[in-house]
Amino acid sequence: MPFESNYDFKASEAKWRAFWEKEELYKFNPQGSGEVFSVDTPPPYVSAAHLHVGHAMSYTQAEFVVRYARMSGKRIFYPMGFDDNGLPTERFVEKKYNINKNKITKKEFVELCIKETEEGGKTYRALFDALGISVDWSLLYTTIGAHAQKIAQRSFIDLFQKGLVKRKEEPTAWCPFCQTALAQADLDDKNQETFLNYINFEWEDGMPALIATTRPELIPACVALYVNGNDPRYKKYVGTKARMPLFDYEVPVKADDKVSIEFGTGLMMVCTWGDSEDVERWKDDKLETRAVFTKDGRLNELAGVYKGLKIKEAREKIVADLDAQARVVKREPLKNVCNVHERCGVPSEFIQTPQWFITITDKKEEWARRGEELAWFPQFMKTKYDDWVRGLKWDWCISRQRYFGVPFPVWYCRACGAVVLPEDAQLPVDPASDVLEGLKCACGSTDLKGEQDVMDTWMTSSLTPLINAHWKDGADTNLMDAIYPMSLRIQAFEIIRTWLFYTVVKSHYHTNSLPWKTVMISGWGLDTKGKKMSKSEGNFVEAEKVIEQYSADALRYWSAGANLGQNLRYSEEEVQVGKRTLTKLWNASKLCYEHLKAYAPSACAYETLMPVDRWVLYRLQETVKAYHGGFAEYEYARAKDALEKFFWHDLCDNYLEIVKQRLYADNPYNAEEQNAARWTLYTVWNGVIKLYAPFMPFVTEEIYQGYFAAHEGVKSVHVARLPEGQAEWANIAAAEDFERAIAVINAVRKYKTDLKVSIKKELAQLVVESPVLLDAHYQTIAGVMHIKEIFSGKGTVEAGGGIKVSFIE
RNA sequence: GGGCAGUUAGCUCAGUUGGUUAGAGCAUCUCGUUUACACCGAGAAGGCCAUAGGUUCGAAUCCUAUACUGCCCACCA
Repeated sequence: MPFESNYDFKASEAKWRAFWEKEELYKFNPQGSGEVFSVDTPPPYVSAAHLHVGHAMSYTQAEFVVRYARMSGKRIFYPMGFDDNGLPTERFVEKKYNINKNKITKKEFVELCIKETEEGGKTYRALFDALGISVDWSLLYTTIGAHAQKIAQRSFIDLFQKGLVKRKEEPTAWCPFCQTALAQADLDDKNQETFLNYINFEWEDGMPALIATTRPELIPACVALYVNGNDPRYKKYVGTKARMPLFDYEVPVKADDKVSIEFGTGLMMVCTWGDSEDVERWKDDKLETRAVFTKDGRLNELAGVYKGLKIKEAREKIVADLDAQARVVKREPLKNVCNVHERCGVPSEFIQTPQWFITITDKKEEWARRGEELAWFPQFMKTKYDDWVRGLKWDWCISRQRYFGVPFPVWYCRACGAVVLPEDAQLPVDPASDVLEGLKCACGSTDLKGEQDVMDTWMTSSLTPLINAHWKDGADTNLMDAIYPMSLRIQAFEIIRTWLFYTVVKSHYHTNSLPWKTVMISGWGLDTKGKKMSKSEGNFVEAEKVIEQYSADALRYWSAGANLGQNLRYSEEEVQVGKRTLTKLWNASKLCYEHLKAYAPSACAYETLMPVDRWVLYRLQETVKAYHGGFAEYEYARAKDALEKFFWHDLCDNYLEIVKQRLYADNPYNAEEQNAARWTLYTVWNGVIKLYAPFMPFVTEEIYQGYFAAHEGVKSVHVARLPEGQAEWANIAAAEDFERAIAVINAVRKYKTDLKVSIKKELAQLVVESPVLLDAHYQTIAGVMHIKEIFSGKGTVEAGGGIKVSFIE
C-alpha cells in the first residue's frame, strides 16, 4: 500500500532514478509530433571531478526550465557533454601525477589524460543522476571523442575554404609556463604592484635621456623611443637617435600623439613587444624586430650576458647593473594591470610564431547584431557580451602547442609549402601520426608534413550545437532540421566571452544563423559568506554530501531560492526547509490518499461544488497563472513562490482542514456535496504534485506513482501535462465570498489560541455580523472550528473585511 | 578609469509596470496532541527598504550623486 510509512528519500530517489533510466523517460524522440525544445547545456571539465553546491545550483536552475518544457508537452532534446580535451585536463593530469613533460612521451601523456577523463566522466554522471538532472544520456558527447573531433575538423576545413581561418606569423600572446600560444579570451587581468624605473639613456649629443619603464629587462629589445610631438622638452630630439645603456646600440626617436606628456618622464621606450601597444607601433611604424624572450620565458642571445636568465631575474639584475653605472635615477612603486594566462596565472608575453587565426576582429558589428537577435534571460547579462565584442583586439588564435586536444586536419607540402587538407570522409584525422593513403598536394608532391599543434579547446566546445545536431553528418543522423538552431543555451556568466561568444561566431560562419534562440544565464552559488567556493579556501560544500544528508529534492529546493542570474549564498537552513517541504507533501498526500483511494474520478459540475471548493479552485487558478507567467520569463523562483504559498497555506492550512469534515465517515453532508469534496481534492492534489515536479522530481514521482499514474494512464509525472486551470475557476466573486468565511474561522482560531485552549474545545455559540450574509458557510465554519451553534447578530471582535464576531462559551 | 549587478527583519531571499499600516521562510518568544503532518498549527515581536538630495498628491520602486560588496571590461609605458 502506498503512503503507509514515512517518506524514505534514499530508497525513493534510487528507485525512481532506476525507473527513469529503464523507461528511457528522457530519451529524445526525433519522430514524434509537437514542438522540439533543444537545450545546449555546458559540458563540464571532467578534471573538476567534484560538484559543489554552486555547480549543482546552476545545473539545477536550468533543469527546472527543461522539466517545465517537458511537462508543457514539448519534445525535449537535452544532451550532456564532457569537455575533456585541452589545457584544463592537461593541467589537472600534470598536477596529479607531478609530470615532467621532458620525461614522458606525448603518447603516454595523452593516455593518462584519457584515463583521467574517463574517471571524471563517471563521477560526473553519478552526480548529475543523483541530482535528478533529466538529460538524455544516449546523446552524450565528449569533446575528445571521435564525433566531436570530426565536427571540429570539419569546422576548420569549412572556415579554411571560406577564407576565414588563416595561418599567420605574428606576435601572439604566449604563456611561458604552459608554452603555448593563447587567445585574447584566455587572458585574465591581474592587478600587480611593481616599480616604475627611471633610467638614463643617452641622446645623440651625449645628454641624459631619462625614460621610465616597468620592464627594464626589455632594454635589449628596445627598438625606438617615443615622445609626444607637442612636448617642448623633446621636440628637438624627434628624428634623431638615442643610445641604449648596457647594450650599446642606437634606436630612433619618434613622435606619437598618443604618448602621454605627464606619465613618467614623457619619454617612452618601445620594445619588441612588451605589451600590445608595442605591437601596434611595431606594425604601424614598421619598427625593427628585436625579440629577446624565448618560449620558456627566458632571455636569448640578444641579451648578451643576461642570456638564459628568467624574465624576472633579468629584470632585477639589469636594474642592479644600471644602478652600478649610476643610471637608475629612482624607482617608484606602481600599481598596474598585467595579463596573465587564466589557467596558470603566469604573465603572458608576446612571441612571434606561426599560428592559425580565425578572423573575428573585422566583424564587431555583426557580432553585436547577433547579440541583439538573441533573447537574453536575464537581459542585463547581454552587457557582458557587448563589452567583450566592443573590446575585441585580436583575431582568435586557435592553435595550441599542446598535447591533449583535437588535431588540426592539416598537412603542409614540403615541396611548395601549400596547405593540404583531407577529404571530409576521412575525418577525424591526426596528422601528427596518421599517414593518409593517396593524400597529395596540388603541386603533385606527396612529401607532406603533418601539423603537430592541437586546437584550442573552445574551438570544439564552440560547436556544441553543431556537434549535437550532427552537422553535415549525412541523412541518417542529421538533426539540423529538428533541433537547430537550438531552443535554449544554458550557462553561467563567466564564460560569456568564451563559450557564448565563440559559439555565436561559429554558427554565424557555418550556418549564417544564431546557434540558439534564447540564452539563460545563471549566477553562482556562493558560500555562506558570499565568497566563491574553492577547495583551497576550504569553503567547498560538496553537493554529494548534501544529497546524502537531505536528499536531492531538498538541495534542488535551495537552488530555486534566488531569481535567475543572481548569486545565491548556500544556506543549510534553506535545504532543511526543502526537506520539510518533502515531508509536508508526503503527509498531505497521505491524507488525500486515505480519502481518495476508493474514489474513481469522474466529471463534476462546477455548479455542484461548495463555496470552499470554488475558493480553492480559484486559488489554484491564480497559482497556475503566476506559475506559468514566471516560467515564461525563466523566473522559476517566482513560480516556486506562488506554488509554495498555495500548497502550504491555501491547501494544507485551510482547504484540507475545512474539507475533512465532508470526507470522514458519518458526516452530515449529502452525496453530491461529498462527491464535490472528493473531486476538488483530487484536482488540487493532482495539480500541486505536477506543479512541484520540475522542482522536486523524486518525491512527486513517488506520490504520482502511488496514486495518479494508474488513474491518468501516464507512466510518470514527468511526462504528464502541467495543469492549465479552467476559465470557470477564475470566479473571483466566489473566492471573495469564501474569504469572508475564512476571516471568521481565523477569528475563532485566534480566540481559542488566546484562551490557550485546544481548537477542538467546543464553543457554544458564535455570533456573526457581516455586511454580506454568511449563513451559507455556517455549517462549514462550525464543522472545522467545533462550534455548536452559529447565528447572525451583533459582533464585538473585528475579524477583517467589515466582519465582527462574538463568542459565547 | 568605464560598466553591470547587489545593498529590504538577526539570517536567506520576495516585492511584476510607483498606490492603502513593506512580505515569506528560518531563528526568537507565547500558546495549542485538532482521526495527514510537532519535520505541525495559531499568535507575538522584529525593518528611517545602504546614505544624501530630487521628481510626484504619493517612492523600497523613477531621477542624480555618494558609500560599501561582487563581477565584467580597459595598453597608460
